[in-house]
Order: sequence, then structure tokens, then C-alpha cells
Amino acid sequence: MPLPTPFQNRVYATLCTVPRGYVTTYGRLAAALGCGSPRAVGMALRHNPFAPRVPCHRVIAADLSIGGFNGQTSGPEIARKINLLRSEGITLSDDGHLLDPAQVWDFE
DNA sequence: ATGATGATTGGGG
DNA sequence: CCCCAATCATCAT
Repeated sequence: MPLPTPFQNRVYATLCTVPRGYVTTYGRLAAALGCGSPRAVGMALRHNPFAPRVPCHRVIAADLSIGGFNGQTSGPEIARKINLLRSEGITLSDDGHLLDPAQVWDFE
């Protein structure tokens, strides 16, 4: 696998500050990085480079839908993401929606 | 260097 | 619910 770009390193570092039991969104992450494009953040997480050192499963979409995992937006991988989050104490509906907005982490 | 792509988002019909 | 434009790091030519 290719070497991580500086941008990726920053994404991972920031993501690691999200505590267990909380999630964040692509948009918020992007904002915390000073990047105006949440899609760019998605790009950085696409391959899940340092799992599970980097908790890429704690990142969901701004509308509180499940988002993607391991390079996919739907399918078995996503089901696994939901399980992971539940095991960390996140409350999700069966179709993968965050039920408690209080569990979104606000970067300080 | 140039053009296409994506784990997004917000606004509109 | 579906469709569209804006935005930007990567990837493929």
C-alpha cells in the first residue's frame, strides 16, 4: 500500500481524538481540518489504512445515516460497521440511522 | 499537467 | 424521495 499522504495523517490524527461511544460526520471532520470538502475526507478513509488504530467506523454522514465502511456504502461491510458502533454504545436504528444526536462529537 | 472519481452536503422539485 | 451543483484530495492518462 502506498505511503500515507500528509492529508491522510491529519485526518487520522484528528479522528483519533473522537472518544469511544461517540461518532462524528465527514463534514465536521473536514471543518476541523480546515478543508471545505467532506468528500476529500471520505477519500482518505476509503482504504481503512491503520484499522483499528484509526476508528474510521466512528464517521457517519451529516444526515446521521450510516455512511460507508471499508470502501462500500451498502452491503455486508456496512452491517459490520453498525455492529461495531452498537458495541461501542452508539444507538442506531436497524436501517443504520443514529437515534441519539447527543452522541455526535463536537471537535473543540 | 489534465481530466475523472468519490465512504458528502445542502438546496430544490 | 430523487436530482443537481460545489468542492478538493487521489488516481489514471
